[in-house]
Amino acid sequence: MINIILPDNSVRQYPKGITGLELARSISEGLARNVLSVMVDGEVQDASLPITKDASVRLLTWNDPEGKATLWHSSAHLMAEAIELLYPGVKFGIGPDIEQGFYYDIDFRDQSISSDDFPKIEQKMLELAREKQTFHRIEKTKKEALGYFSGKGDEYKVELINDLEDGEITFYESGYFTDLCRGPHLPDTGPIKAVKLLAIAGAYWRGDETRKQLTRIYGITFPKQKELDEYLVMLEEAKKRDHRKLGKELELFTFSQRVGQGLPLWLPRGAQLRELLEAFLKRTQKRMGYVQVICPHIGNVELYKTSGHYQKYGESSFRPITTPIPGEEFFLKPMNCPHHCEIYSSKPRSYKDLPIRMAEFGTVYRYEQSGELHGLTRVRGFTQDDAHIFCTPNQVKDEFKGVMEIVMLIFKALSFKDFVIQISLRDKNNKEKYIGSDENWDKAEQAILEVAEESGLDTIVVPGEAAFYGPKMDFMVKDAIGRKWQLGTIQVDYNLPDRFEMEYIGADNQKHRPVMIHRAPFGSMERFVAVLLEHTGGNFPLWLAPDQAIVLPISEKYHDYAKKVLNLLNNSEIRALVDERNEKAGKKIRDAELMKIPYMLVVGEREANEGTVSVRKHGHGDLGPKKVEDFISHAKNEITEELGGL
RNA sequence: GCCGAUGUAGCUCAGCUGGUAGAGCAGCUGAUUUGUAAUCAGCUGGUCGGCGGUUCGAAUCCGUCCAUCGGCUCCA
Repeated sequence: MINIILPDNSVRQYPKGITGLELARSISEGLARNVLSVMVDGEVQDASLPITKDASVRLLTWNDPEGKATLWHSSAHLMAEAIELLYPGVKFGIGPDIEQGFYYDIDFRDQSISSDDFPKIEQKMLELAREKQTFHRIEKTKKEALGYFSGKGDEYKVELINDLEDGEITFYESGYFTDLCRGPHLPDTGPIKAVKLLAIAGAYWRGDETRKQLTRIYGITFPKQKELDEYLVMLEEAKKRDHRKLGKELELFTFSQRVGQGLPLWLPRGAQLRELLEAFLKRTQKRMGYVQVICPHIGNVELYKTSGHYQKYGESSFRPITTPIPGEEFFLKPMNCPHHCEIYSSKPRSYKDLPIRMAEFGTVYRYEQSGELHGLTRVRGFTQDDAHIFCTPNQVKDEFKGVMEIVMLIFKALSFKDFVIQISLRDKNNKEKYIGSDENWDKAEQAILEVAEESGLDTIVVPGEAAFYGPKMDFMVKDAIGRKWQLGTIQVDYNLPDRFEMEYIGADNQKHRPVMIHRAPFGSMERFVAVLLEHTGGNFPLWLAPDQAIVLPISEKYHDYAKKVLNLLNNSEIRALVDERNEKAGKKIRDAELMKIPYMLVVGEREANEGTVSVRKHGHGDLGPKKVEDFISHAKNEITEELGGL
């Protein structure tokens, strides 16, 4: 007998070799039907595998992320099986589960496939799933494994097996399909009740663009048709929040082929929004001891040779700008830091001057690959809310902390709750990859970890992900359809101070090298606005709404009163406009609602006589009449509350 | 850059197997003077993404380029 500890900490005795499935059945038939896989001492394994020693065990169902992963992983196999039956002779790459579903990379060789073929494959998958095909786990020697797949002519699997050690190779068999796989898998294909293939795309074998491109098919499956339906509705809803769609509808920005791809044009309302964000950050930075600087959009090629960007990115940049002088070249600036370094070096610096916090909303230009451009999140010209802090090695920690505070302040003012903080450190086994002294690296990494710890926020530490010039902290946020984007970033840099031979005079009257910290709390204004749009669905907090209120006169007779109200609002710095169109109130309200203007102020005879406005709040409906000055103070209070005094 | 899909009026879309373009909204003009999500009528507006080809004839078929979308790769 063995002791099994269940999640409620109860201990039960079972015969040695009991499977997860049997264990579930001993608790209830219903649980047995729903169990997808099982976690034994923290490791997910097949529910059909025996448990041979004392262990703490969690039965995983659709309600557990690991359970979902098991279902999706098995679904990838199911899809591969269906495809192998429908398209004999195809070769398989890898087919993992992902956050939302699964994919399989497949070499279709001379057969062609498009999304038109999805229904056929989905049907086949459901057909096979209904057969309740059992997943069999089979341990193989390397020789056997290689034999099987070379016999099948699947060079991708052969390559994968060659990278594996003998003794850790397992196959899974289900129905007509056998695959190299670590598992775990479902007991059988029965729980896969609803199938949807979502997308087809090219994907390089092992992510290497010099190797063959396979066809990747993305899909998702569910244990109930209803859940698939809900998921599809959710996807539709997410599409409505797409910043590209909202940006067009709310007249925030546009693109023009004539201007060029990836070069956004900010419309008046979008520009207003950006200015508000910038002003907010400038206020905060001023309070925190930053100084503003301004630099031109181009720089001599020598600047980027000094910074090293030319050597690394010169070839993949916009072509240089030439002048009438032979040999003279300028580059559109891809970064603000080299310019800022020159400002630092424009006069001798004392340790008493440090830290110097130099901020600029600097527009930079990068030649991103055309396939990578995406709305406002990936563009070729964008404005960073950039700043560079020049400080002594001992000041790194405090400065890092100060920056993190700014980022948190911003996230709070915009109610960003769903973000991930990633700390990227160097690979300790590969120290020669990095520039800067061992001692400084240790100091900086230590400082970052301490600041993170003291902040009490959840962070992910990823060794080996640091830039060659220093460790960093990134703030990642998801967009409407779950894609992750990096917003804010804080990076320590030992490289540029060296390359620009920056110095300060220390208390010892000797020359020292400052440390540089790059930081951008929003990241880029473009990407930040994109993510903000998707998070708010275009329903901005009052302080950020491009138009905060719109006055809606019932008829032409009340235009004079409407303008009077508008004046009062404008005098109180409330951004408002009047809808003077010859339309009925219902129409004006509808249009204002669609533009997501926070407050609609209806004025007619009653209001004109009484000095009031009838307040309607976007998304809430009629709030009834208010004196104009009462509405103003109401709005002002709301803004103060949103900003929490910032 | 690569794989796949898409590209019709400012916007959203229709246009069957090739017979030379249509709706709603927006815009303009007029009527109406309006009370909490669309007042009515008339009008304007498109070398059907560009260029080439097949054909008596191309929005429709083929090629190519451009752009957009979904991924891959990349991201100072």
